[in-house]
Amino acid sequence: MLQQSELIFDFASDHVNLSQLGGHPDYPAVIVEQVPHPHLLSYAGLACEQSQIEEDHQQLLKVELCESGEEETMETLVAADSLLNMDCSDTLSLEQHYSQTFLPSLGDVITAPVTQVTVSAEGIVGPVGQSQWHSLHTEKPAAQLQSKKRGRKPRHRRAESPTPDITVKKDKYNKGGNTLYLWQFLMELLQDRQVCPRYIKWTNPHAGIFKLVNSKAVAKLWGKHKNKPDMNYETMGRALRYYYQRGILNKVEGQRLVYQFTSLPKDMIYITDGDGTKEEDDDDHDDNSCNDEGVSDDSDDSTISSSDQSVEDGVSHPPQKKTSPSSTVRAPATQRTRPAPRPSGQRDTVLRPASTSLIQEQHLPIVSAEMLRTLQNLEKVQSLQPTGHASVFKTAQLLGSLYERQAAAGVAVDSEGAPETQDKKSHGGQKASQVETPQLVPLISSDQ
DNA sequence: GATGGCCTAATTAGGACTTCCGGTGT
DNA sequence: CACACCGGAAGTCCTAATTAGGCCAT
Repeated sequence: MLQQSELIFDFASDHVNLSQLGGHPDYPAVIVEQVPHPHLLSYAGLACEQSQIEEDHQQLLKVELCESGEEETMETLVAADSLLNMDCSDTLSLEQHYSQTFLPSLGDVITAPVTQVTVSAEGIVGPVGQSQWHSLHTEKPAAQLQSKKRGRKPRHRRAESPTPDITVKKDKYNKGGNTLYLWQFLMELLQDRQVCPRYIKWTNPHAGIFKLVNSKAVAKLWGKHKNKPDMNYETMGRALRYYYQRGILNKVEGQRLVYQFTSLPKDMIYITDGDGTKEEDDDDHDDNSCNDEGVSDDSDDSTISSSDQSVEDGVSHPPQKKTSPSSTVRAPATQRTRPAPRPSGQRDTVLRPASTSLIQEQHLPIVSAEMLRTLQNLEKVQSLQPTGHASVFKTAQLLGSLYERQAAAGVAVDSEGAPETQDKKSHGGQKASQVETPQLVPLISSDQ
């Protein structure tokens, strides 16, 4: 049952293979349910009352700082400030990256219950999940996937957290709780231009290597997300270290605060600080360079690259699985493992129950960069005939007007303003092309 | 009254951290 | 000395699966 305050947007432009789904390729993938206008207007970043919201946030920030009693550096203050913008990070774009949305053809009734297609690599769901993830290491630690057996009668095992051949729990974002895993959170940060590369950045994106530029800030963000105000890097680091055992992360030896994902989603958006895929060796001396300029890299597509651009290497040699702390593997980009290419027609799906919303109440207010990015496709949305698809049309108009109002008011789409918009535009164009051309750009397209 | 189906609340198992700790290395 | 890093141990939180019990219809 939808709550009155629930705002349900479903952005599917990144992933939908329209030809398979029977969708119309000319329409942007925006699935909309009833949008309570007043609620929408109150969402951060788009509200006319933006300044008031920010005031409140500043107040909150002050209170938090006073309570903590710790001395905050300027950087940490900025980091804490960025907490205020985190709501968008852990929801929409993650939805984009870890799930796919079934886009009904526009001949269908668009106001029908939103059907969510969740990607999973689990058996039931078929191989699509595997194709969605770019496994940087081939083998997964089988032993650690074994569950402990206890008394009682056997029952279906609860889906485990994604592991190297990452699986995504069905409906994991559908449960109301903040069921966002830490590794997902980090990936999200790495795709959030408000924090990447300022607080976290890729050092070798194609190898999945990233660095916590401001570990305190990242930990604080994580704590904010988990509602653990006392979160610190020490604690978060423990969770990260558990990922070693589970094969989700590796530690990059000899470099502080540098970790490596063993797998990456296919459609990962890489935000780099100018040099693109520079190796981690040269980032030690640019730690302090990760300032606002890094975030405002509004230049061109070279600073945001989809993973599909990333792989051109040949035969991969799967890095050894870490079996002891001393055997940490640092996989060079040339040793990445590629899953076998799969015909897109093999995509299997799991339908999300129609009664559940894609975005839970806890996730509101949300108008994320992804949402705004979808506005890039607004022209196409507005080309819809209002009569046929009124919900989409109206919502697109609404978002568009909000967007324009926001732009007119000088409020940046995200913290970096117009450059961001420009950048997103170029990137959004790519996404739009994905919608138009049903075939997803394969991460490992060159693989044969 | 017996049986079966449905619903709901309670219980339980288990995953994912979180917290604390002692220790090592840089 | 501060900080990053490591991993063991115990705890918390949350969710899904299971169970038990009540209600109703046949």
